[in-house]
Amino acid sequence: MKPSSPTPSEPSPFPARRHDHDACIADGLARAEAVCRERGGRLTENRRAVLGLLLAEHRPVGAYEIVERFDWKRRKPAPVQIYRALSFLEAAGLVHRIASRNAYVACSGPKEEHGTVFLVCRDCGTFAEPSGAAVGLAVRDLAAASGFEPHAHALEVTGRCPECRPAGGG
Amino acid sequence: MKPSSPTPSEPSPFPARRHDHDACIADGLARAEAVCRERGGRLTENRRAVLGLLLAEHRPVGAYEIVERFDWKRRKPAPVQIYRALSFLEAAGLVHRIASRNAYVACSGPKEEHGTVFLVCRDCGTFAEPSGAAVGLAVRDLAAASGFEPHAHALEVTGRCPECRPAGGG
DNA sequence: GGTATAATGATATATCGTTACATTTCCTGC
DNA sequence: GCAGGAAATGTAACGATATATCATTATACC
Repeated sequence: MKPSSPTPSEPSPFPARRHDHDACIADGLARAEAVCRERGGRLTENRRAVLGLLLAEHRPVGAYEIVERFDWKRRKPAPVQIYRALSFLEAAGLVHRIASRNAYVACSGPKEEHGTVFLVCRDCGTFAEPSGAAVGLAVRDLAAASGFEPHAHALEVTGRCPECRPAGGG
Repeated sequence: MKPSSPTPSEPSPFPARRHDHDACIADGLARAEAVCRERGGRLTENRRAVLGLLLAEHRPVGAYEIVERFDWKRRKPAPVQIYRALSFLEAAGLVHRIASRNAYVACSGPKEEHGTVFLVCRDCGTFAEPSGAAVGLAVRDLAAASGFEPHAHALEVTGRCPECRPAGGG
């Protein structure tokens, strides 16, 4: 039932342990600029800094942890500042809220590829957002069978990422 | 794509608008007794009362709402009492936490039938826990394709239940 | 009854998120 | 450059959710 090898043939949605991190941050910020131009909002320094911090993590980060780590004009911002930035970014589809952890994560791909399935490693906290079309369809079928009209869903899976799984399994 | 009729051929996982509510509460409590005998915990009055309150609702209820509605020895309990009861009941598989709402709901079926898919009506708040085998399999496949080893997942879908959907759709 | 464990009572505190309102920044038109 | 309005931020206080700690009481077992 379960794969015997931790290295599947398909590419992993998890970030490689070593990768061009600066590039992936720059890419995320560039995408944010584009989204803002399209939607009309402004990617201010504040929002940019919050997004940058999340892009640098590849894992869900709590709002108050962002507050602590924030170096904005040499001082700590009030929580409300962070929540405002997060609200804007979430509305723009640039970050997701992980409800089961009260934390936030930078969206790892363009909006069209959103799978609305979140994998979070229980050991290292690393986050991935695989393309979950099959899951989405199964949810829709299940809802339809119940006469339920779905509007939004959030699927958050906890487990161990490929890097943290012991090689022999288990 | 979407069913044109709000009355599907399959039975709905949602509770009927009129049903033998006393029986469904009694049934839930009896099941709790059995689970406790099996697991070794005690279904004390406190826990019994919290579970009874949740069983009476068929919808997610916040911990502090439980505190407010609690009539335990003619006085309001401290929040920690409620959280302790909820922790015990959740560990026993008798209630679920709905993370996206910070709320708790009585499990609507025996453990074997858990679908780990939660449907919550945005209008009336009614809750259902359909058997989501297909969803579970899709999640497992998706995780396996990523080399991810899933331990737990919670899928919370918001939308409109059959009772609240307008007959003509929309 | 005596003892160990489970559960509760009570107080305080940690964590997460929002309200309210004043001020500043940015865009627009002149 | 400057007025006016909208968007965003600054600041303080508060509300909502959840847990820590320690003393006390109930229960099971001998």
